[in-house]
Amino acid sequence: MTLPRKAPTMADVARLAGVSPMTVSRAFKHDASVSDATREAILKAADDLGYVFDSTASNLRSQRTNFVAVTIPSINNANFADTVRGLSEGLKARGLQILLGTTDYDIFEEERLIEQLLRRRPEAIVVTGGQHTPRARRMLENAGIPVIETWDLPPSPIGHVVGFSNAAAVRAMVDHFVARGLTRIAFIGGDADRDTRGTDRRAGFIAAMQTHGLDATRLIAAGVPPISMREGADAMGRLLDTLPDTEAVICVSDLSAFGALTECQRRGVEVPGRISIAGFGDYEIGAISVPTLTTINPFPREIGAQTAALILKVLDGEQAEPATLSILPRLLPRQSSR
Amino acid sequence: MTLPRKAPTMADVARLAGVSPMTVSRAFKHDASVSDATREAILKAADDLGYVFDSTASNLRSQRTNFVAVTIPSINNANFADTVRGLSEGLKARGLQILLGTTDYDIFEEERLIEQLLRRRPEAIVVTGGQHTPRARRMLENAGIPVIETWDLPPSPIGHVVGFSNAAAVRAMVDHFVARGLTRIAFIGGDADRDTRGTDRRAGFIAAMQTHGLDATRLIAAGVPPISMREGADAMGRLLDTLPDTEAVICVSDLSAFGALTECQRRGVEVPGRISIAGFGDYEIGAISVPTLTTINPFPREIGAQTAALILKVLDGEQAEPATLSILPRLLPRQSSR
DNA sequence: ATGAAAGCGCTAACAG
DNA sequence: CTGTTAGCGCTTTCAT
Repeated sequence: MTLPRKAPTMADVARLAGVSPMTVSRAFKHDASVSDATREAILKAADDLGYVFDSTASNLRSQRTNFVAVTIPSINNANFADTVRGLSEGLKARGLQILLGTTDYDIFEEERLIEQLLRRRPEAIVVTGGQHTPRARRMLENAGIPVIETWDLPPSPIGHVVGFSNAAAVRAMVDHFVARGLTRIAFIGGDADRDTRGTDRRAGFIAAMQTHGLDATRLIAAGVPPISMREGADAMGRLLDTLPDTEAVICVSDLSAFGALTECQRRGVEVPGRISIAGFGDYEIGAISVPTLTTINPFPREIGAQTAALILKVLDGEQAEPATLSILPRLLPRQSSR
Repeated sequence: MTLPRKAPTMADVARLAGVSPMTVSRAFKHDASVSDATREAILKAADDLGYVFDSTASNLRSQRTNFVAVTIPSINNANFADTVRGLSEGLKARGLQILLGTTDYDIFEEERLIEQLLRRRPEAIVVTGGQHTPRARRMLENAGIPVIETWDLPPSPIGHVVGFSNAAAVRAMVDHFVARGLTRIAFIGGDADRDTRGTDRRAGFIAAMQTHGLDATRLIAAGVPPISMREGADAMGRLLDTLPDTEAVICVSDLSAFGALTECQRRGVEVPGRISIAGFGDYEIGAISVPTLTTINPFPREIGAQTAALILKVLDGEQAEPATLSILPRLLPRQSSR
C-alpha cells in the first residue's frame, strides 16, 4: 500500500499500447467508436500497468461529474434509506452516483451541506423537505441544475417536487379514528420546529381534530426529533398518567408507536381494547409486532424511484417544466386500532 | 434554475475584486495568508457574482479530493448506518466527505463498486468485511491509499483493520446459554455464503456447540441475507414445528430475533419460559421489546469513530504500519433468555 | 501578503 | 476509426 511511485496516466497506457491518449480515452467509454482489437490491446495495456481511470480529470474537462447530490435528515432511518435505495437503483443504470449527506434534521446544517455538495458540481440535487434557510434556497435556485424537493409538497417549490402532504396523511388517520367513534385522540411527536415533516404531521392532526370539533390539545412532546422507541414509550407513559381517558393516539412514526405499544404492554393496558395506537411510515416492525400497528405508508422507495426517473427525464431534455409528482400515502388499518 | 449563462470562475471574482486569481484561491482557504480587508472584498465579490467554488478543478490540480470512500452491505441497516455516522462525524472536522456505496451483501457488486470509487481518487477507502474477490483485493492493494477493513478480523488483512470476531461473539452467546443449562440450541440465519458476517456467526455457533460436545445441527436457513423480521418469524415457526424440544435459539440479528419472538407470541409459546431467544447487534428494538432481547453489542458507532481516527492518523503520517484495532463485543443478557 | 507562469489528466472540437 | 490541439478552473511553485 501507499507506494510512492506515481500512478500511471492515460498517456502511459497510450504509449504502451502504441496509440494516442485520445484513443485510450475512447476505449474507456462504452459507446465510443474504437475497433475491437485496439480496445482490447488498450485494456490489456491498462491492466498491465495497473492503470485506474482518473475521474477528477475527466470531471473537469468534460464538465460532467455523474454525481447526483442527495440530502436526507438521517441515515439511521429506514424510510429515508428506502428513498435513497430507490434513487440509487434508478440512477445506477445511467452511471450516476449518489453523493449523500445528512442534515441531522437541521436546516442550518442542510445549508452548510448544500454548499459543500454544490461545490462538487453534481448533475442534479435532491433534498428532503421543502423548508430551507433563505441562503440555501438561493443556492439551490442559482445552482443551474435540476433541484428536486421530496417528502413534502412545498407551497412554492424551488423546482421539481416528488412528495406528499404529511398533514393530509395524518388527517386521514384522524378521520379513520373518528369514523370508528373514537374522539379523545392524542398525538405523540417530537419537540416543535426541528423536524419539519413531524411538525407538519402534528399541524395536520390539530387541523383535523378542529374540523371535527374535537379537542386538539392532547399533544405530547417526546424530545428532540427524531424520537426513538424509548421516547415513544416514555411519552405514552406520560399520556396514560395525565390523560388516562385517551381512546387513541397517533404517533409521529412507527418507531415511537411501537415504543408506545410496549409501554402499554408493560402496564397491562390493552391495545386496542383500551387504547388504539397508530404510527406513520410503515416500518417493518409495524407489520409484525403483536398486535400489528395501524400506520400510513408514504411509499419512500417509490419517492426515490420516481425522483430518479424524473432526473433522467430532465437531464435528457424531455422535461423542461418543473414537475410536481404527488404520491398518495396509503392508510393501513391494522390490529392496533379498532 | 438551469440558467444558460456560464457560471463565474475565480478569474471573474479576481477581476471584480481587483486581485489575482491566486489571491482569490487563498481567500477561500481557511489557513492561507490573505489580509482581512482583501479577503472580505473577495468574499463580497464572490457573493455578488454568485460564485461557487469548483471542487472538480481543485481536486485535479491539488491531487486531493477530500473524499473517503466507504462500502457497506446495505444502507437499510441500523448497524452499518451507525458505523457510517461514526465515520462521518470523525471525518467532518477535517473536511473529509464520505463517498458511500452499497454492495447489497455481494462481493462481486463490491468489486464493481470499489472500482467506481477508486476512480474518484479518494484519500482512503473503508470496506465492510474482510472477504473480497481477488480482483477487488488487488485493486485495494494497489490503490496507493490507506485501506481499512471493518466489521471483521480478516486472517490476512489488506491494510488496516477495525473489527471484531463474529465467530467469537457468537461463541460467547453459546457459552452463556450452556452455563445456564440450556443445551438444545438452534441457530437462525440466512442462506449460506452471501453475507460473510452472518456466515461467520453461524460457523462460530457450530464450532462452539461442538466444543461443548453438543448437537450443532439445529440450523434454520431463513432466506437470502439480510433476513428480515418476517423471515425470522417464519424460521421460528419452522423450528417450533420440526424441533419442538429446542430450548434456546440464537438469531443472526436482533431483527430476525424480534420476528422469532413475535412468532412465539402468536403461538402462545413463552419466552423465555419455554424457549430462550438471543439476537445480535443491539438494535433499539431489543432494548424495548417485551420481553427485551438478549443480544451482543459490537459497537458499530465505535467502529466508525475509531476508523475515522485511524484514517486521520495515517493521513497525518503518524501511523505508518498497518494497524489492527480489535473491538470487543459485549454480551447483553436480557429478559428473552434465562 | 500578493502575483505570474505552468500544468494537474483528461476530453471537446475539429481534422482526416 | 484515429489523431492533434487546446484548455477545463483551479493550485503548485517560485518569485517579490
